[in-house]
Amino acid sequence: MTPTIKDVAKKAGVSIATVSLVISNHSRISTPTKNKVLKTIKELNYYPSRSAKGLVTKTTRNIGFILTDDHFLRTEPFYSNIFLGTEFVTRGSDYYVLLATINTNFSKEDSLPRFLLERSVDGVIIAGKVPLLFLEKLSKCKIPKVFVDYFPPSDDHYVVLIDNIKGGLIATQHLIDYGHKEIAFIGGDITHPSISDRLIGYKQALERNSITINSNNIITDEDYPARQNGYNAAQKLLTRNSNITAIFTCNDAMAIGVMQYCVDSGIKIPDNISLIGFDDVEADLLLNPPLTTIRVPKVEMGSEAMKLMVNMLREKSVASVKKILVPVELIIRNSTKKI
Amino acid sequence: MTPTIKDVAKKAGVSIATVSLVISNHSRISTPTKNKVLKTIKELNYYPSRSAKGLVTKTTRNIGFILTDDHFLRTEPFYSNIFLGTEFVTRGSDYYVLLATINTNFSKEDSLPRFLLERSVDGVIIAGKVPLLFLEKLSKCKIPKVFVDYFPPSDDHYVVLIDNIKGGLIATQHLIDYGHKEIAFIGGDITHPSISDRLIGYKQALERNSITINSNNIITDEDYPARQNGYNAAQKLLTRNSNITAIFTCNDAMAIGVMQYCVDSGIKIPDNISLIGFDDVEADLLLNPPLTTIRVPKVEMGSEAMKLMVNMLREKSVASVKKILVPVELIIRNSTKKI
DNA sequence: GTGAAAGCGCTAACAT
DNA sequence: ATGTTAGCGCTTTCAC
Repeated sequence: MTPTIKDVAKKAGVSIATVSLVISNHSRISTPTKNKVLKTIKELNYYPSRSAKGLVTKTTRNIGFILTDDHFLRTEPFYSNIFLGTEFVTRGSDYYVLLATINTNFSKEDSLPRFLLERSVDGVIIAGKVPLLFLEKLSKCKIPKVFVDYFPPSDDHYVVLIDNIKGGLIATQHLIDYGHKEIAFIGGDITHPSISDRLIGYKQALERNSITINSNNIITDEDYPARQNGYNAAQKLLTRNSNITAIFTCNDAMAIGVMQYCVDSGIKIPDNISLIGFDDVEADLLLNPPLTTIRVPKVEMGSEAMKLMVNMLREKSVASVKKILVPVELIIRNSTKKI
Repeated sequence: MTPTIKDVAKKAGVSIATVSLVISNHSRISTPTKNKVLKTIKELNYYPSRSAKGLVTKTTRNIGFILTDDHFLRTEPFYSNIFLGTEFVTRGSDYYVLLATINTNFSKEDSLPRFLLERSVDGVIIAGKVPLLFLEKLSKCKIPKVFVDYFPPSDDHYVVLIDNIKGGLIATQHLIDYGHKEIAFIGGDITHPSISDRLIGYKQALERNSITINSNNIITDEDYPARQNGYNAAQKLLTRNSNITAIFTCNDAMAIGVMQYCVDSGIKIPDNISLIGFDDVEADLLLNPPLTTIRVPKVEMGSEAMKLMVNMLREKSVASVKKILVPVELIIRNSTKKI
């Protein structure tokens, strides 16, 4: 059988309390006994059991990672990269992360992820937009929480966000710098804070350059920012306003949809239409032409969220910084062109 | 505070043993008491603590998922999809999975993932090729193991594999069917069982069609199947044998590298060279031209591995099936052409 | 500086 | 059919 603290105590000729104190590196243990105990721990190849430790300390060294089904199923590795980011940090900090998905249409009857109910996590990271009903239920859990890429409407929270306004601004400014004036915006779900912020950035850029905002050039009525919606939106935009020379889509998936529409209808990118996306997913480089976009540091977002979490847990006090804005970056490729 | 089994027992007017038996749905509890207990559990919103349960049952309801650093860091979502596959199954079976990476150059001094040492997992799934030194250390752990996409040299194991020989066979046969005779093979690390199996399939296809195997057309000396290696291999192949009309690369990343080389050197795909990959990653559709490839059911592999695991754990007996071969499928796109 | 002992929240004999 | 009780492997007062 795997050795327990008792075996170590017996073999080292000390009490189990002493062994425990040695493990937690307590100061009031003399160096000789400490070394003796450490030696037998090595000999026995002893490691404390997490379950036993957890029972008494009420900690698990696990962090929960929660996102909705449809985000989980997205083919673009956006949330998976955020997840990977959390993993990078855990390796240095002795935590593990448990992934759980919740129903996109979370209802009153749905229960919280099991790890919350069974108390097998010390904190949770919530990635992406989640249903309000879920947030309500979650708020009853007194457990440290960090939100990533989504800002819950109520209260103040620990949160890691993309600098979306700036992203929208520099994307649009880039198009303006290239001489475009009739610039369309394709949004997706405008009730999503990220999307509405990017729209704010878009409008700010136009205003700063004294370009009138034309609501006909703004499409925000597709509720999910997927490829097909980009296709549909492009069709709608380009048929109703033939003066458009540039399009800013709120993510790369929709930009790919726009590209497909353009291929299908003989519109050349970037010769007829300049196109800029948002996210910078791996596929962008393989597109024809490679997509100009706004890079979002996905892995870094996960890392920052996890660092916030670990700090909260370690200090057991309120961390000073509650909101982290990760910076975005303009990546110019070949889908935009000066006119 | 969160209620414990004691609170439930007191409120329901029964012993904690009764509550425990009700929770595990034991038969020897009368329906009336059962209902009474169930009712107070609801009222108190009680959920048993995993740590406490784990301490006595020596189970955690967690499964470890282990892969090497470099597989973890791969941009192609190959192993992440396998990981997602395990998640799909856990949702139905009340398990969580803990992800851990190990050093690609695992040395004698490196220790096993913490979750193994602290016994916070009931089993482990090992994905992809892992170092022998790691396997040696791991073999000392008496814990259920399932391997995915890699076949450890020694012993018999529970393993989920791609049908690589068949994949190599149908890929090559497809090229032969399209009239190609001078078909090159780009491998990567030939010591990897998957790669050597694909080479076996390649050779089988040639033999069946009475095409002489030309070792000059086979490149297996690049040790990692990445994009750049595909580029280098294509350069080497096409400069030393200008008769080659088709290339079979052992994964899509290398195929993309081949494509880049061809673009750089003015070779048209599929007009001058037909190209077939292996894996069917998301990016394939975005390539120009879209890549013909062998589809590997990545998510399904993860699911199958997890199902195997759960079955082993549930039955506590040796599962009958020890080896699962997941099928592959030829996906014809535009990078191959009849001659 | 070290040990004894209580107890964390459960499960599983063993009684009744 | 239900209750009593002894642990599971640790941490943590509190004595000494």
